[in-house]
Amino acid sequence: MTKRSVKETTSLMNRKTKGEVVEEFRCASIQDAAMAVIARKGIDETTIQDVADEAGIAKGTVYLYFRDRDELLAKTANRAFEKLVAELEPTFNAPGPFTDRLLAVVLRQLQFFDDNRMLFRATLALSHREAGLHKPKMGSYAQYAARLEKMFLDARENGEMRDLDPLAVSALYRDCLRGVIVRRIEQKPKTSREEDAQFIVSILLRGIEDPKQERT
Amino acid sequence: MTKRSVKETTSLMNRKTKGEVVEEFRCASIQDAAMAVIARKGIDETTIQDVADEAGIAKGTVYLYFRDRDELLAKTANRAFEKLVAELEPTFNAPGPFTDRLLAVVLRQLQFFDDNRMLFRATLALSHREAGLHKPKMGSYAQYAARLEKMFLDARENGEMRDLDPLAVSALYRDCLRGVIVRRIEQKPKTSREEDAQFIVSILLRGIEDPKQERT
Amino acid sequence: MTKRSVKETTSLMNRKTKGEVVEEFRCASIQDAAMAVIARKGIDETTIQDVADEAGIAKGTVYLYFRDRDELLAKTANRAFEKLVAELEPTFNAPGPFTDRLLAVVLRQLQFFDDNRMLFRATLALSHREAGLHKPKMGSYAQYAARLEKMFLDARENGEMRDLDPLAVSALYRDCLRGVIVRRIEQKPKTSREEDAQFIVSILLRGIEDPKQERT
Amino acid sequence: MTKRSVKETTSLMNRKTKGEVVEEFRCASIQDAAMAVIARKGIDETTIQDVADEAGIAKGTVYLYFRDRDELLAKTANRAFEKLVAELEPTFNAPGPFTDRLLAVVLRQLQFFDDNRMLFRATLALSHREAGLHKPKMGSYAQYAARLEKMFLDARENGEMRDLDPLAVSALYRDCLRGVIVRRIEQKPKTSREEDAQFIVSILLRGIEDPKQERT
DNA sequence: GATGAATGAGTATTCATTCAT
DNA sequence: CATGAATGAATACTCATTCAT
Repeated sequence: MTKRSVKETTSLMNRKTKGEVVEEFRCASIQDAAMAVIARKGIDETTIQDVADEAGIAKGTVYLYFRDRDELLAKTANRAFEKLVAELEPTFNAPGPFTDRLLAVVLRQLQFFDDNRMLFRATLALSHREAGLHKPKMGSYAQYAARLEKMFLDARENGEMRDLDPLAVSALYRDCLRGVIVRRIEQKPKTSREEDAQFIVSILLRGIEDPKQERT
Repeated sequence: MTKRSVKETTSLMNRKTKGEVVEEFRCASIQDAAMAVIARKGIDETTIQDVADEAGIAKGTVYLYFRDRDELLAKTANRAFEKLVAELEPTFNAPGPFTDRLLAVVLRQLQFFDDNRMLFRATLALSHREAGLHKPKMGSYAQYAARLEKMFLDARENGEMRDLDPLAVSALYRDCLRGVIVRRIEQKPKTSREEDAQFIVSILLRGIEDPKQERT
Repeated sequence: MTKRSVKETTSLMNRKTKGEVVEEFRCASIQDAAMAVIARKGIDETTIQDVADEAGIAKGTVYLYFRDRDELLAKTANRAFEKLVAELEPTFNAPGPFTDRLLAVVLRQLQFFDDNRMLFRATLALSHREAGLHKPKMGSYAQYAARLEKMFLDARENGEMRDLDPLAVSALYRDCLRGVIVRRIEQKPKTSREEDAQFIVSILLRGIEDPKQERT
Repeated sequence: MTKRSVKETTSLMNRKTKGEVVEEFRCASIQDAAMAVIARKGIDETTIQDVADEAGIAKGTVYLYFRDRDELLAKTANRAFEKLVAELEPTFNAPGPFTDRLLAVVLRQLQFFDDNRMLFRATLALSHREAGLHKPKMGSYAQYAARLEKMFLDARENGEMRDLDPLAVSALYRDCLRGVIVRRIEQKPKTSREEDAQFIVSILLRGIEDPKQERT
């Protein structure tokens, strides 16, 4: 068995070739750099040179991994939301009553962006862009939205939410959270994460809950 | 008495010099043109040439009325919100219970932007920018926000809202409305203006109302 | 009658406005510069910056008169052949026997490019390009070719050329002339213009003449 | 006896080392690839990457066999003309009258490029370049030109051509052939190879033949 | 030897801003 | 005042060449 055979075998075993690993690492580095720059300068002021400098590589290298500026931005947007979805997934799946889960999700999301304001600024800047561009399968933002919607759908089926459109509710939820996070980032947050989460949840929950079901 | 005093005096006499009138007219034309272009192309794709073309004047003329691109954008943002505030003012001041007033305001605002999507797109695109730039006295957006805050403050004092921070509530209100309008503009609205208004109000109102005061 | 009316009237009178004159002058300057640079460096090495430098203007200015590099090159090609056609026209139309006219045309063309080697290099470099690009009406090169063809057609009708396809003959004529001029430009010409012209004509004329008609 | 001598000896024995064989094969592959790409895209649009892809090797490998892009192009030009010369050699050396030989050469050359248009396009694109670059011994194009010249020199000595400069005549011959082939390649040839050959020969032959010697 | 990732100099193009008319 | 021609700084993208593996 030659070396090459070994390589092919390993490849068949779902283990990534060295090249693939390096490639992914590079892509990730560049996207991280892109997110950092976007967070700092805004999306339209972000040049390829900025990104390359931030990543500590040459400008041309960026083009080895991304066709052009647009592809870099699109894929970076996707990646930002993938991180968010991955971060929230455990909380979505946690057991317990809807009320608690909602609060936990809000809190987790606030925490996530408090921990990584840069990412939020980038995420925000990129969220509009994600709409228009390449949708292989489903954009990560759409995935995030869909996951939220499911949470509200479940709540309705469990009689924890009155007869509202889960799609519309999840959209409203995102609107609120978006706003709160923006304010937390732009102004020095005067209120604690917990207070902000409580505030949102207290309003939304009362707003959507089934009045027949009394709060404890 | 200096020249400047003279001018101010005339101004106090409510008579504008011909020059001032022309100047204001020009400024307004240019800003209208700017809003139209921004609504169409987005803020970063909007060039001075675009604005000049839209206004039917020469590029250089823009610089007679605005120091540079940034000043034009800042003043245009201001103007956009002034229009909004003027539009809403009667509704804010209408008599009647808070519940009705809230619904009326939401409806009015939805209507305003349904009637003039262009303005909303521009408003949205410009809202972020307004934060960072020149704040002589108070930006029009801040005025709009303040007016909303007052509405909620009054509601709290009248026992129509529980003990929540009016500032935070007004912010949340804006978040929700913003989201709904964006969706109305980006997708063909499947729901009527009234339904959307009812939806927002039904959630927010339940969310913020004082449980001791039962809804009728 | 207002000033504006006057202007319009003059315009209607086929008199160019000052602006048009300036524009044409600028275009011509830039194309001249382009031809000079192309002659020196070849078409593919010619950059917009080169042309701007040669013309003594800023790079951006070029874009005021030509959409992009391709349009500049295409229009420059056209212009080069227009000059050539204009130069040859009197000779084509001169009276006298075909033999004399052919010699005169060859001589005139050799002279033209001897006087302006730069133009020939540019012409040569651009002749291929002319094929593919914008053909409003008829490209100047095609006009030149057509004019040649007509000369041979007339000759055949006058019995000064045997029954050959004028199109093919004119093509062959251009091939020969092209080659001779290339060699005159690339090597220091060891032979006089007259000798070269005589050489071409002596071969082509014998080659195409009707043997029934004896040369004098 | 040194190592080098050994090598030379083997060489003299007409046996090439394995390394030499591989090297020559690689060089040839790369040049073939280069010709294919040049024929397709033109010389200035041809990148090293294109050539490597066409050859199915890595880009860096090209640099193992050619110092740089220029050397690759120069040697490729040389090779293209070597093929042409080899193809024509038998025809040049064929016995028989000049008239027949000229027709045969023309026909053979038309055929050669009809069979291999790609090669002609490359040849054409490369012919200019050959002039300026590295001339080890004598460029293949020059060899081709020299072989033509000799044919006309012989013809003159045999009284089959009047007292014309063979150099100039061979140049004119090449001009004509070049043009005809270009037109055959660019337009769908409406005339047969034989007709085109007859056309050229009929004109050139009459043009250069000694009038004292009558055509049969 | 072969590879291809990394480099960076070079080019076309855009656009805010200035200024002579 | 108004104009719009001219400017040139800035940026996305290409590609020949090098070099570590």
